[in-house]
Amino acid sequence: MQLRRQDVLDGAIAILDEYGLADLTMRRLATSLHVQPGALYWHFPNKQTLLGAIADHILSGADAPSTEQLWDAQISQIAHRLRDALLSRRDGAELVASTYASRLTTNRIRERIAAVCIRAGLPRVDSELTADTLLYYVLGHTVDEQARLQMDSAGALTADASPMFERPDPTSKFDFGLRLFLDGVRHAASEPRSVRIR
Amino acid sequence: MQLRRQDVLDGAIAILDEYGLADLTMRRLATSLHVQPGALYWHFPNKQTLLGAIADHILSGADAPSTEQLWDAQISQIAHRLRDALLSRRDGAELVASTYASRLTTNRIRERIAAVCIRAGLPRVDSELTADTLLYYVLGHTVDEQARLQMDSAGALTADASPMFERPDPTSKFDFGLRLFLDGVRHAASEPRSVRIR
DNA sequence: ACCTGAACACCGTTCAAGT
DNA sequence: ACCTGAACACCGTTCAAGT
Repeated sequence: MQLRRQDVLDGAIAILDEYGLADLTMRRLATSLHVQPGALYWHFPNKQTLLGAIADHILSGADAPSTEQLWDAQISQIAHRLRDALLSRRDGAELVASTYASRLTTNRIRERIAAVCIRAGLPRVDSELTADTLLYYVLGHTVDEQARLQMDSAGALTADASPMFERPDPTSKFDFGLRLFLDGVRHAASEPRSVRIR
Repeated sequence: MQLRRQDVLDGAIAILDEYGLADLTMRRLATSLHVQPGALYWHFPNKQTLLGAIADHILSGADAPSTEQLWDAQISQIAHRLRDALLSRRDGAELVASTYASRLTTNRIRERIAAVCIRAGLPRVDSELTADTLLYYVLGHTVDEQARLQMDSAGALTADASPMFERPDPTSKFDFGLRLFLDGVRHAASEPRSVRIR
């Protein structure tokens, strides 16, 4: 039976989960789908586009409207949803970070966060910059966190360096930076026009 | 005459500046040094180690003690020095981001920032997490900024999308996020023990 | 000690030709 | 419309052998 675009995507995600980003090659994917490498290029123009589609898939759902009432709880919820989405698949953070080089900031998640900032009282331009800042933080933190996770699970762990005994735990670390960020936003919301347009 | 480790490093940096990270291959480097590819492996065990050495070189100097008096000015100076260092070479931010997966947070720059935070009144653990948060921000912002810069210089720029007319300019954007961060730190410095050790 | 020659085991991508 | 076969132009790394 015939290969569909969705089959290629599913196969790619399966390889990602089982073998990781480094082993997600067009040739290996073709083999797993029982086709020749060239066949993939009928469905996707190149590997970069395929990786972009996987990134979109990983992020889908993370940009839903917040169910919280207060703006800081809303931002916190969206940030956590993004982190969870990135952690949901092997190398998810790294994949999104590398394919969204300058596209995370052209994203629905960015718009969501910016919208919350506007409702919190920030000017439009400030809100977008604030959203970017949060995205940089969440991505950076999560890439790091996931890299450590996989380093540990891949051998080089001594008993008391294990993440089980790491203090503070990753989520607390994440919340610490998030709180730092939210305190900054709170301060900005109480002051008018903090960015100059030249 | 004989090839020295430093020659390999210099050659690699020259290729990076002239052709970019994607074209910095061991084979291309070998050719430019008039040796066989295998020769490089006498000086560096593998490509990853070579890239690490380049990253260290790019970052060297960014971790000098701050010449400022106030803690927020000190952090600001270090952050700007780091950004400048990353921007000083083609693909510098991307290279450091990818080779320092979980090593930026094992760095002298991290220690410098954490030390400033301690002097600002934060507990030790909070200071380290604060340093990590700043590093995530600076790296994320600068990778993005540099990617846009190179996208623009590589063709696809219409007149009013040019970075020359972008408002706000990259440095103002950077300072905006930095101020957000510093406001958060200021808030944390006025409250005791914000992170729980479980 | 330092490098060559030559190989090994891969990559992404293209494209005429087949069905 | 969708895929094969086969090639093109590369990779990083290893290692016996040379000097």
